[in-house]
Amino acid sequence: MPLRFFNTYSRQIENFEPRDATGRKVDIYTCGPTVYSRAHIGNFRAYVFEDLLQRHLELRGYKVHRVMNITDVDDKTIRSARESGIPLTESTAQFKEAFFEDIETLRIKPADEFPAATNQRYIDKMIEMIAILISRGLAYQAEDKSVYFRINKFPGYGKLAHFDLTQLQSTGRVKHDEYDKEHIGDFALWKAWDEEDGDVGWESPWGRGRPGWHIECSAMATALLGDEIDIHCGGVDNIFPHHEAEIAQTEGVTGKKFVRFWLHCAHLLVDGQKMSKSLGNFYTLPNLLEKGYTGREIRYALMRVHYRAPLNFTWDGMNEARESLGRIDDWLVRLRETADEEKKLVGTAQRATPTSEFEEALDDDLNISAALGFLFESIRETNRAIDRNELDAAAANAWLEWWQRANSVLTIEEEAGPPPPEVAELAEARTQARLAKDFPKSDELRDKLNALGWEARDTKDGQKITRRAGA
RNA sequence: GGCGGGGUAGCCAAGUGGUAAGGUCGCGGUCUGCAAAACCGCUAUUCGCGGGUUCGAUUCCCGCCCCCGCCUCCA
Repeated sequence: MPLRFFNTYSRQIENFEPRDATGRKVDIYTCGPTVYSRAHIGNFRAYVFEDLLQRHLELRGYKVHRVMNITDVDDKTIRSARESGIPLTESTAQFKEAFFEDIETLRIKPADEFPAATNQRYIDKMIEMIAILISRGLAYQAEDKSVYFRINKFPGYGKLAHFDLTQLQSTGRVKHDEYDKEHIGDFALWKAWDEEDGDVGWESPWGRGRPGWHIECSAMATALLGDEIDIHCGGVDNIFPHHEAEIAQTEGVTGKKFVRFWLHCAHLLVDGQKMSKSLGNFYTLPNLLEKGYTGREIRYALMRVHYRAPLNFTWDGMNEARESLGRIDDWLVRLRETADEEKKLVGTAQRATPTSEFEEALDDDLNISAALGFLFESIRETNRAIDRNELDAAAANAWLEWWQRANSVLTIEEEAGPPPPEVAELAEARTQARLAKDFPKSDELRDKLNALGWEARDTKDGQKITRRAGA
């Protein structure tokens, strides 16, 4: 079965084929963070989705080249720096650093490139593109000195969002200093400098100013990936105006179809409402880490619901993620033990060898729920086989190899380390107490281990200790 | 008002024109000194509501209701 993705542009699931004739190279552009404050986990839902996409393409043998931009100049970054009383570059640097910390915590594969909007190379590219748009009548400089895109001159404008331009309705969020535009929908390509910008600004043929938000992405995407790209991702809130504007600007300059596949992920909700900075209902990664949740637990919680369905963030959901991961951890331990043992089997497991259901589910527009369903079914069946002494070392190894492939996409395996000395000592003392049948002492030691975040289990092969998830 | 996404068990969630995967929680059992883990069993006559098509619809069609988002800051 070919890979299939839901393309926002056509509103249909389409078979995925990259432009590359050999079918192996895939270019992806993903809208990255605006570094004006720490990103919240709603932002990271999008980045986790993009990570899942990239990793699955790679599992399927594609060579992915991914670019994620960093927006380090706009109204919010400038305001944030002003409020902190520090230069813009210093302000954005700290949030960039936090962002890279956070994606590492979530095990998100870094993009191949993280271009920043303020890089002179891209500023030059933006200016070049704006000049072309003006020369073609697609843009104009207004009375306020800013340059705007003339949406009425671009026939396809509105096609991605399926908006009828005459129906555009102001939500009252329009900045009132933009009254010089010809059409309410015209958007800024170049924002003329004003006092609030302080020393932030670049010289241009239209005077000192700074780039509009949308043109950044057009410039960086075409500079690094060319005029046409395979996949462009973001959150659904980017469809309009951001991605609509990107199409208009880019195609207005190149005359080529900018993006083949537009993929957008739904929002993370809190109490049924979109998680956002403005509503104040957000959590950052450090907020959750402080509560004892680990990066992989958060990753799992953000990933386990299909990317196009809204996902409600709850503590129940976090705990479910923790428990589910614990189940996987314990299963892997059992598989490894089985792989190391020579056993006399009493039968043959029904599911002695893995199938390709997992990756085929992901082929189908990243159907993560079906993929995880197969994983957990497999866990139950192989556990049952081990219980019944029906799974041999070869079968266990086959499942471990299968897991490696699955985990190359999921990236949720626990990073197990040896227990610290005090834990090892308590465990040894407990083993001795049990040999002496001193159960009150044994139970006391078990409680102590629990308090340290370790769990003692008595099996027929003696005591086993495992780290309790999240502790 | 326009355009999207969603509505399946306590919670999360997959899915198909033929009578509902999986996770989590809860209950009972096997195992255990007791636990834990694992396994076994139980937990939706039912898929937002009302019509229609069909031998048969959760799945297709029509109408409606509810939730969320976008409509120029937003992942």
